[in-house]
Amino acid sequence: MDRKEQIQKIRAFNRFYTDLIGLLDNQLLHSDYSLAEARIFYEIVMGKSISASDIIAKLNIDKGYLSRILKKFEKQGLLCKEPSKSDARIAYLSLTAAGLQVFKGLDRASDEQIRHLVDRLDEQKVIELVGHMKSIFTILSPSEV
Amino acid sequence: MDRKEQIQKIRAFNRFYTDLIGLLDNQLLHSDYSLAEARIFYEIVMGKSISASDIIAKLNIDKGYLSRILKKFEKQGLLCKEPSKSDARIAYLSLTAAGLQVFKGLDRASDEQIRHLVDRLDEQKVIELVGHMKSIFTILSPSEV
DNA sequence: TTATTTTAGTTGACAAAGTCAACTAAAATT
DNA sequence: AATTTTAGTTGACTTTGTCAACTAAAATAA
Repeated sequence: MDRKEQIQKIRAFNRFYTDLIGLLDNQLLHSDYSLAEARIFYEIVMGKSISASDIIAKLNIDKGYLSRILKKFEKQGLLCKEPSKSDARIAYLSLTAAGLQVFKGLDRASDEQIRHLVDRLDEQKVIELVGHMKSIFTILSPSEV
Repeated sequence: MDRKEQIQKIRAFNRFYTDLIGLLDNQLLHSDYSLAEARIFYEIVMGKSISASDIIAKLNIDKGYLSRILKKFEKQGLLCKEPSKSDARIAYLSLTAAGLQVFKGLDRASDEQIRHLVDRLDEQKVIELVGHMKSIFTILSPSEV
C-alpha cells in the first residue's frame, strides 16, 4: 500500500467518522444548545480559571462569536465572569449552579449517545475500539496540524 | 475499565478527532466551496446515476438546501441534470468537464492536507494508523446509529 | 378506473451559525 | 511618554441550514 493509497484510506475514514459524529451530534442538537455551546460549557467546566481567550485558542472560535455566546450564558444566569486581579482585561469564567445543571444535562445526553452506540457491541469489541482510538490519538496527537 | 470509563474515552477521542478534522477542513474551506459542497461533488463523482434524493439520504442534508446548491452548481456550469427516462420526478446528476475540474482541485487539496498530516510520521506509524482506522470502521460500521 | 398517498424536487421565509472589521480599555514593549 | 499588543465588545454582514408550503409525477388503494 503506497502513500497515495494510505491517504485515500485516511480520507475514507474521515468521511466515515465525520458522518458518524454528525449523526450523533444531530440527535444531541435537539437540546437548546448548539455543539459549539456544549463545547464551551465543557471547556469552562474542565479548565480551571479559564478565560475567553483560552477558549478561543482551544476551539478556534471567532472572538466576537464567543463574546456573544458568553453574554447570552450570562444573561441566562449560567455563567459567572470574575475579573482577574492582576490583569483588568481578563475575566475568568465559571458556571453558576444553574450553568452546571445545564452542563450536566448535556454531558449525560452525550454519554447516553455513546452508550447507545456501544451497547450493541460485545465487551471485547468495545475494549478493542477504545484501544484503537487511543493508538490513533497517540500517533497523531503530539504535534500540530 | 468499566463502561462509564470507556464512554469517557470514546468521547475524548471524538473531541480530539472533531478538532483535528475541523482544523483540516478549515484550511480547505478557503476554497470557494463549502464542506457540504465538497461532499456533494464527491458523491456525484463516485455515485453512478445518482439523484438528489440519493445525496439527501447519504449526507443527511435538507432537500431544500441541496436543491439550491445543485441549482447553483448548474448555473456555474458545473453540474448536468439528466431526467430519468422511467421516472420524470428524478434527475440523474453528473459533473460537467468544468465541474470535474473543480472536484479535482478540491480532491487534490484534501489529499495534500492528509499528506501533510502524515508526512511527519514514519512509514510504520502510518501503516499502524491506517490499520487502527480500518479496525474502528469494522467495529462501528455495520449497523446504524 | 378513479381517489389517495407517497416520492422527488423547488421555492419562500426565516433562524442559526459564523465572519470581519472597527472599536475601547488595559497591559506590555520600545 | 509613545507605540504596539492583547482581551474583549459591538455592529454589520454572509453563509449555512431549517421548515413548511407547494407542484408534478408515481405508486398504491379503493
